[in-house]
Amino acid sequence: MLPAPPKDEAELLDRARALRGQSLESLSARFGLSLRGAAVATKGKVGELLERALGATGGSAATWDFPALRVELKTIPLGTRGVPSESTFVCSVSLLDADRAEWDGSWVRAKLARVLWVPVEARADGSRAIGEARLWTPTTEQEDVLAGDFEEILGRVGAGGIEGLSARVGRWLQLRPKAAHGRVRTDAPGQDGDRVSTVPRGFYLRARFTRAILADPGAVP
Amino acid sequence: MLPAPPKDEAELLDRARALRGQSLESLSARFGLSLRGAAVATKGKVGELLERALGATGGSAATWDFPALRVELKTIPLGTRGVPSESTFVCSVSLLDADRAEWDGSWVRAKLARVLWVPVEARADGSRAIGEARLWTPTTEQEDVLAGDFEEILGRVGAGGIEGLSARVGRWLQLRPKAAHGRVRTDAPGQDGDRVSTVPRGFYLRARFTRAILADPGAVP
DNA sequence: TAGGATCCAGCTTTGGATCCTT
DNA sequence: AAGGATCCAAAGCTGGATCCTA
Repeated sequence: MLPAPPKDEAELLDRARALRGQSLESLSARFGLSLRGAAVATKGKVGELLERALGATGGSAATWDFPALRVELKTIPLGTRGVPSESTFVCSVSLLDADRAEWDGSWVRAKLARVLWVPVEARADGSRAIGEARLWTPTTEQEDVLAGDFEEILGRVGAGGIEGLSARVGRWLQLRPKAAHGRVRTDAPGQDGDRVSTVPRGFYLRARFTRAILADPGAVP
Repeated sequence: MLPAPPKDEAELLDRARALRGQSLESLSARFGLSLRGAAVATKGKVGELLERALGATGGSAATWDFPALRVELKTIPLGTRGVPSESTFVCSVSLLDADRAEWDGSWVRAKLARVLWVPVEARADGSRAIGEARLWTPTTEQEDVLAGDFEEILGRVGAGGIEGLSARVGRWLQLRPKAAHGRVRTDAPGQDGDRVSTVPRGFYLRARFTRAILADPGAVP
């Protein structure tokens, strides 16, 4: 029996906090999603498990996890020392209109405007448990940096083409390949003036950013 | 013929700037200090060469390189990308009175109060040349951080003993082993209440600090 | 393809070890 | 021992590659 969507932020946060301390194994049993098998084969499963446990409805559509609240859910795995060590996927990039994208009105901004961070703590015995969830909105200073990264990245895509853009660009946001097999079309002309295809990309938050804001929500790392 | 000590800071800085662009090989020929042989066997030679070229007098005594000016000389080797990649030795630590040392009046503070940084640039062909020298005094903000590091490090030495102190402590300053063979006595009681000896230690500036202040003398990395 | 992410080889960083001269 | 520092193996970081489901 899966929960209905939360009616407001308070209910969402209450639910998330009620999960604190519970093991992934017990959540997995309650919500019917197996985490057995090699780690490499369960990528993304923990995120889906939390979606079910909290009543998220976004599914695979390009929307928020809680559309009525405009809140995005992000599960953040913590290492044995209690801090994030991996980057966090935000959303795919639309290459077709990179040259006219702006921060205001962007999908990145919309998703990061209100985030429920749910840490997943690694225990010494190898098990994992839900940590303390928190709702976050970027401070003005934080949003300025994110906006700067966004526009620098898409500016380079528009100017020099995506193939020359490295994941090194961007202080907190970066653009990286997304998915192993997919190919998407772009409008960038190839050598013969034709369209070329490229591997899909996504925006990611660097680990040093999530590390900092979990420690201090207003941090400017 | 070695130069006399400079009479003031202006003369010192003029001399250092006059060396800009000169190769270590030509300086070595002029001042009679060979840099031939394995790199491992010439540690410290470049520093001594610059001391001679600029008229430093400190020698092996525990004083400034230019005692009359109270200026410390530090040669900073730059990698092929033009930035420092190694830490910089400041001075040895006196273990006998670690528990009553304070930043004001400390030897670390005295040495870092006025520093002539002389970069040594690595060229693509393997040769090295003198870069742009600069005189530096820490800003108030920078000195606050250095003082904090200093007191945290010596506080731990006084509290827990030096053997448990890691080089990880300190944002810009760190304490590390100094010299391969030496042993010094400390006042810290051993397991049997007796005195113990330990490997000598020194204060070092982390590479990220020298990297930052060479790019911007007022930086707070 | 969108969403949910983690894996891991290779590069970078660095803490501890070491070298020379006076 | 003080001064002058650099070496280098191992840990840390991260950019690019990859995995699963609807």
